[in-house]
Amino acid sequence: MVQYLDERAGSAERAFAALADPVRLAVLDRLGEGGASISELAGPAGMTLTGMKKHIRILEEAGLVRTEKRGRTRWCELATEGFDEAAFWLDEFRRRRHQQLNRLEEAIEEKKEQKKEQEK
Amino acid sequence: MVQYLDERAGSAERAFAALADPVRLAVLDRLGEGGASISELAGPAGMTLTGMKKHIRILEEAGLVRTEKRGRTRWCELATEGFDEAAFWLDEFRRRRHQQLNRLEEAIEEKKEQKKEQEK
DNA sequence: TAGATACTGAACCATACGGTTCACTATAAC
DNA sequence: GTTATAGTGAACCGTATGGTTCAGTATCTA
Repeated sequence: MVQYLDERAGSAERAFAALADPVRLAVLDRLGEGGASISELAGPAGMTLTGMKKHIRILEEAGLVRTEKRGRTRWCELATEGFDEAAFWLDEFRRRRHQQLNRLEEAIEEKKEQKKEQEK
Repeated sequence: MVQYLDERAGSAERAFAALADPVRLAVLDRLGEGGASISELAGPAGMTLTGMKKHIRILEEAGLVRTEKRGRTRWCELATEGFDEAAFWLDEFRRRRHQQLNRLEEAIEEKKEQKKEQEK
């Protein structure tokens, strides 16, 4: 029934993990302005290239960033899949929940009706 | 300019961190069916009460779960704030990005126009 | 071709995280 | 009032994570 949610949970979970870090959020923010190299991202973050590279790999595996090698520099830009996965999971969860609350409410209404019937 | 995004980033980040764990996702899924005690959550997860309690605290601090003590048991149910924060951050990010892409496209169109003018 | 630049990978280190056990408190149940 | 149950907190442990340095490799640039 909620199989499609479970299937997506894995990749959404990876996106959530990638989003759960201030450095990576800052990188995404910066990439919102346009693509950048590892050096350009590492500098402002006050971090070594190696350190930033690790973050980029995590973002890339989560589908939040796409990269490609251009000569000796690696070009990074925003991807969409990861964001879509995470947003989809959240929306589905909230949608399911509202449905469930509505069913609950209906059930309560029904019970009230039954009580009224019995009291007649 | 994107101050409101930064302000929310902290709490959204906390929600993302809380969502980045399979046990906690399972707990949220279970709570979607209705409230539960710590014991009821710990059992199926094959975990000690203490372990589950820690997860619940993390979910609670992220605004994904609300709890209250009833006698000697602690009742847990879904909250909404955390989900809202996370969804809001994601939506805002995607919205900003689309805007930025549109501006980029316009700029390119404009450049093409200028080139045509010059070639006349 | 020599030297500088941009990354990359391996190894290492400190701390955070997910889990446990154990000892304790508070509430139910008999 | 005694005993069982539900949760809590402190302390501990192994592993994952975020960072570094160092020693390469590949690609510019002069």
